This record gives sequence, C-alpha cells and structure tokens, in this order.
Amino acid sequence: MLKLSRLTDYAVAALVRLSAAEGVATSPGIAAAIGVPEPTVAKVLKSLAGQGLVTSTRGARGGYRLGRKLSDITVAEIIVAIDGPIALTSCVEGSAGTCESQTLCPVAGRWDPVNTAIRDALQNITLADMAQAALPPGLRLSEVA
Amino acid sequence: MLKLSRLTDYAVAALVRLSAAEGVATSPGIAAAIGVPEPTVAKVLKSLAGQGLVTSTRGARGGYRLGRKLSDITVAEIIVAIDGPIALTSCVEGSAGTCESQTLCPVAGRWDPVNTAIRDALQNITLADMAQAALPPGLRLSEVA
DNA sequence: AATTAACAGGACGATTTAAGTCCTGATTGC
DNA sequence: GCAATCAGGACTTAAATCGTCCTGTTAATT
Repeated sequence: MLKLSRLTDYAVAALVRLSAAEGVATSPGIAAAIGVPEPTVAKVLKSLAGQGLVTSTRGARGGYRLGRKLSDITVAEIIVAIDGPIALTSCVEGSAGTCESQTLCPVAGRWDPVNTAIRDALQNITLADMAQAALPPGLRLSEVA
Repeated sequence: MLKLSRLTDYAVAALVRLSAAEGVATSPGIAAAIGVPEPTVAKVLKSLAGQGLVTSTRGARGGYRLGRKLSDITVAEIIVAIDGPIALTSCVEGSAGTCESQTLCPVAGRWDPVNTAIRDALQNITLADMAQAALPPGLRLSEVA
C-alpha cells in the first residue's frame, strides 16, 4: 500500500529534534524527547550517520550533530538512509538481471517512469518543508513521560 | 521501503492484457496469459471492477472488459483499487482521530506534503505511458507455460 | 591509568502485514 | 436444466519488518 517504514518516521522526528538542539544530542536524550525506545532511536541514528545526514562524536560527552541544514536534507535521502534505494517494485533497471522471469515477465508495463516520478517528488521536499507547520498550537515536544 | 504490493503489479499486467483483447476476457484466460495463478487474478479483477476500472459480465460467455481507455487510467487509480487510499504513513489527515498519541506524537514533521506530492506524481502517469515501451524486442506475451 | 559514557555494527526473536487459496452464492447463456 | 462465469468473504500460510540485545571501539573524566 505504498507505505514507508515507521523507522523513517522516527528519523524525521530525530532530525527535527536535532535541529532544535544547538550543540550535540545523545541518542538516549533524543529517545526521551521524541518518545521512542532508545535502542530503536540508536539504530535510526546509526543509519543516518552512515549516509552523512548526521555526524557523530564518540566517547563521553559525545553525541550526534546535524550534518547539514534542514533545508538541505531531502525526504528522499532519509528514506534511502533508512530503507535503502527507492524502488517501488523488484523489477527496476537497478536490479536488472536479478529478475529471473524476464523472458516471461508478467509485468507488461514498465514501472520505471513511476519510480522516477516518485523519486523526483521526494527529492523536491526538504525537512524544512515538513518542519514548517510541524507544531500545532499547544503541542510541546518536551512533554514526555 | 516504499514498495507497492505485488497485486498492483498483476493489476497492471491484467489491464494491459485486457486492452489487447478486443472483446471480453475471462479471468482464467487472463491468468494463463500473464502467468499468474487464477485465484489471484480473480481477486485482482474483482478489486478493479469495484472501482469501475473494468466492467464485468456475468454468466456463461461472460468476462471482463476494459472500463476506459488505457490513456484514461492513472496509476494512482490502480493503487487505490488494489491497496486502498494512498497514504505513506498512518498519521495523515484522512485518518485524523485514530492517532491516539496525538498529544505527544513523535512525528514532529507533517507528512502531508509528501503524500500529496506522491499522489500528484502517480496521477500524472497513465497506463498508456507504462504500456509504451512495454515490449522489448523479442518479448512475446503469448509465450506462457 | 582506570573508569565511565557514548557510538558502531551485527545478529536474533517476535509481531505484524500481505499473499494466496478456497468456499458458497448469484447470474447468464446453451 | 446444466454449465460457465462473476461476486464476496473468510481463512491459512508465508514473508518482511520492527524492535531488542550483545559485543566491541572510542574518548573524556577522575
């Protein structure tokens, strides 16, 4: 149903939270802030660090820092960092050759135009766009159990 | 990972196949043509019929017929017919109220712009676009085991 | 120098979701 | 009357994902 993973949702929340913190933020700190279990947040941050969306500092008093400005991070990048390359179907040009039933492939249509359209759409949306109307009246992030 | 269901894939194949057949086509016939189990094809066609993408004729010598031209059927419609409304996350305006953790929702960002962008992209692609480069040289649909 | 705090990376189990199948009923042509 | 076909739903099975945990590495503090 064209859904994206929940981890991507957490990633957005974590990045927005990181932008709020001026300096570094630890994964347990972010976890408490956004109301998500710590191991899960840690996993998400690790994936984001792998793509360079956040930079990490190890050791005591270490933590994560935003790699770029929110306006320079696209939704597509986040999805790629968390879930891998964007491909709606297994039958795309990227995975050419793996489609064993190519000779009698039931997919008469090519999904490539769809994939590129989706990819373009996601690349034109930045985190800044999402964070804009992010906080409805009376909604405070600091309120966490 | 932003993938769509395999049934949607079958739906496209079935619709393209339907456009090839001048008259009506039965679900077992289509199943044999595209190399997909009959019950599965039947399920897909029923969903498509529910959205008016195909018209059905009951009784002996009945079958399915294409509801509109290929150029008038968008990818978005197919996805909606098979998988329901297009919503990347559970936190969209459509399902407002069901989000119980709204007061402390970790999703600081709004996915609505993303959803609408995806929806627009899918509505601008018709089946005719997909069927265009559908058949590479030497690829014949009739070749089915 | 030892200890503590925090990231890095991978592997594992459990839950959830989707896929595929089957059944019964209604309708139409021969 | 009989056969063929669609309509609709429920069920079982399989797969992918979520979430957690464990171990190792790095750096600041005492």
